[in-house]
Amino acid sequence: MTVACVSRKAKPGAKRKLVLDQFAPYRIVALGHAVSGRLARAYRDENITIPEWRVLAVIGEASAVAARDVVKRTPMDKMTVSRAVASLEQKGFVKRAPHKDDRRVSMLSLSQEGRDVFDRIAALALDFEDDLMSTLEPEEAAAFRLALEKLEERAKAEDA
Amino acid sequence: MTVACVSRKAKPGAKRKLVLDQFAPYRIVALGHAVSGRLARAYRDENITIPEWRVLAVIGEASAVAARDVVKRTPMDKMTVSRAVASLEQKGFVKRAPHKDDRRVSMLSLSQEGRDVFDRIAALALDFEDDLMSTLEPEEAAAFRLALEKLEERAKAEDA
DNA sequence: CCGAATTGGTAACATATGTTACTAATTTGA
DNA sequence: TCAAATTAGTAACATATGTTACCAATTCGG
Repeated sequence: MTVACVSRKAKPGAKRKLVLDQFAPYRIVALGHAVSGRLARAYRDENITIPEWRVLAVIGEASAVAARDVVKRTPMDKMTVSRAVASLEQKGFVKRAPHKDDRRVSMLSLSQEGRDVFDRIAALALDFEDDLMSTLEPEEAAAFRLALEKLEERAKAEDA
Repeated sequence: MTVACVSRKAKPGAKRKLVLDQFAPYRIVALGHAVSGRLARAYRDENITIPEWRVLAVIGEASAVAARDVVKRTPMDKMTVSRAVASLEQKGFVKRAPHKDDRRVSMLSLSQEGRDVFDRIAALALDFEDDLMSTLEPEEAAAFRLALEKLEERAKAEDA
């Protein structure tokens, strides 16, 4: 497939201008925002907030995890996770059990009700993903996913 | 280039499981978060916040705009923009001029100092973009940009 | 024209999120 | 073995962000 987008190479001397519409980081963040807002519809009806959904999702796929693991797997700091867990526990969606040999950590798991909520939201989320990704050809989609991985790794790299 | 990622098609009957690492919307949002944090370094030293930078960027490329235009071009609501503009004006980076025939709107433009700040940040931002995108081959990068556009358009669509 | 809806922008309030500091449990290492 | 450093998690505080309501200026419809 031919692509209309102009490849912009770094020309050492030429001062490029910052044009938002062509500035990849901006476009990435903008897409993230749009996607995030769209996903929010899936759990708004369940009275679940964004951080809560993230916690649900991590616990949902791993059955039992510590809060610190949720922190590692999501873009949230530990306070946000702590609050979301407390709220989910309050609502009866998440249960805590003591870790057998480290009494600092609680192991988190879903209650049956929490599992139900998770399943409902997950179904909607997967539908959305299908709808979203259907705008790309299969090879395009695969390439996009691969690019996402590479870029994220690079973006997270600590070097200057 | 061969791609390891499995293409996941919607099989009407088979309940797929939600696996975060393979869930495209999650990966997109995560990349956005990483990119955003990385960009923040570029303006942290200038004592510029994220909303302020976005406002600077929009004004910087359009010379004179109304606040409502900033709202249209960025993922911020009008209150956030209003505050950022007020702060930038406070700092002497942005100037307001009355719109000639609509007295509700102020036209925003950069002061010389604001222009300088914008240029410094823009240079760092463009360097970051180069560094980030250099992880992709030119064709990959072009395809990625195209995919971003398609996906954003789809994600913003109001239906379903 | 002119009253009713609309729009640009802000204020005041509520909520959400990040930061710092702290407690309790555990690990480290001299 | 035990004081010092590390880790999991939370509390208390500050700040940032979203929501609602509002004012002033403008446009719309009759």
